Amino acid sequence: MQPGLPRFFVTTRHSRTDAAPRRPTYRHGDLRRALLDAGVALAREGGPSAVVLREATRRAGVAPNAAYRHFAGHQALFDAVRAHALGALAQAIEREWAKALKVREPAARARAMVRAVGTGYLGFAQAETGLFRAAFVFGEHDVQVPPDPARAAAMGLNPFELLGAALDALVAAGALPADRRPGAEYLAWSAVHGMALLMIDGPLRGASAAQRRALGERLLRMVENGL
Amino acid sequence: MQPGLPRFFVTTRHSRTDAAPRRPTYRHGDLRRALLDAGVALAREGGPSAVVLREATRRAGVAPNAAYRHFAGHQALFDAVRAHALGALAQAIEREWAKALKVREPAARARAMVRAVGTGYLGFAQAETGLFRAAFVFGEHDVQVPPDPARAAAMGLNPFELLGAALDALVAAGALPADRRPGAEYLAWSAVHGMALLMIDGPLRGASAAQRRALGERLLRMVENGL
DNA sequence: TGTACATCAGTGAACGCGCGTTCACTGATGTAC
DNA sequence: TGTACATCAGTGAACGCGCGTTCACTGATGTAC
Repeated sequence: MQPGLPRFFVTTRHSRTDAAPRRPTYRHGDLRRALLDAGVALAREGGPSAVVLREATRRAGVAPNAAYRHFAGHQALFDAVRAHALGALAQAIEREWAKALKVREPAARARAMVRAVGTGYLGFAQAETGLFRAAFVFGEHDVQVPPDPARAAAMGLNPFELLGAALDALVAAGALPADRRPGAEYLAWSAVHGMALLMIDGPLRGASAAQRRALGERLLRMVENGL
Repeated sequence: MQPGLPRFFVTTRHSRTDAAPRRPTYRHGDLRRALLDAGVALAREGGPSAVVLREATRRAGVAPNAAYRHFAGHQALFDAVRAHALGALAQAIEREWAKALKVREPAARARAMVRAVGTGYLGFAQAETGLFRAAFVFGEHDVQVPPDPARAAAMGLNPFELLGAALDALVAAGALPADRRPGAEYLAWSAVHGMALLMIDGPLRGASAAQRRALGERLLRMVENGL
């Protein structure tokens, strides 16, 4: 903005070609998406409490109340962000899962599947701490990623279901007594979830990446042997 | 307060004998303690975010700024609450610990000690959810209960040290290979911490007390066998 | 034992902040004629 | 192809809320004489 130049030119004449927040058109185009993206970015940067409706509208370059055209309120925006975070976690786990499926020998493959879920979980918690935290704001809503038929058909299962499938494979391969199977998800999940938190902001926060990887490995071995 | 009675009498003449929030004396007596107690009560009821300085002063029947005579600010009050919560957790664990020490056979006793730490931890998380949450707000401050010589001499060790001592006993009794000892605290802690959270506001929230106890038992067995 | 005085714990009023949310509006877009 | 109009996405201004914190003060208490 050149000093001395009448404001008129800047705000009016140039407004359409500015790279600034000023949109070229009155309408936004895809504000719902922009708000969700902003919300996800906020969660990524600062965890669940950073998901602030007004800040999301600010980032979208829009008035605060514009959000109410696309979300019933703050809670609805947050829910959408949380669903996105859960999906991202699921994808991280599925990437590891795909590798495990390549293992030939059934028992080894079953163990690899269990480890894959744990590795994906721990990796996501560390790589996307804010999203991970946002994903696990329980309380009023359900934890479970709701069974989404389209998604299940297209790609696979949600994280909890993947863990269950891995444990089933373990039983089928004879690596886990069938009578220990029921409820085993919760034992495995506990161990991995707890370590994720200790690494995120607990005493393992300061550990090096190598130390963390080694500890994760040991934890997963402990779960395998202990189940 | 009798209707029709001049306000004068109530606020002035009767103020000293009122059971109401109005103190009998201008000074409070032990406001620091009252604020801390209120803060702890708030944490107990609503977790860390419920520890609000103004509400603590309200409960102590005092002006908001009066808190600044005893705490540098909100953070200082919260830190005091958190320290209290950590102490309460330690006591819960020590109660279980004391029972375990009665076991005669060394290996069985060592296992009982490990289980005691886990049981105390899980029990506290469920009985005092708000305090448990407040205790585990990491972030800027250290996790560890600072080594308090007076306390260590008087009663014992902090939770983390108790866990370490139990694992040492396990090694001494030949129930755990010495080369698996280093870092084992983090594996055990992960499992128990994770389950505590799943029970607090995760998928195990809805489980009955009996189910929870059974799952806790299984988890601790898993840790014992898996280490 | 009584009086003057310093201390400092609590008061009362006000601040700025950012939040979520509501109101009446405006003007770009798509549709019907 | 042009014009009238309904729709509804975004605007601008304001709300009440509770928070942490600061200011200049007041008056009960303990101490020195």
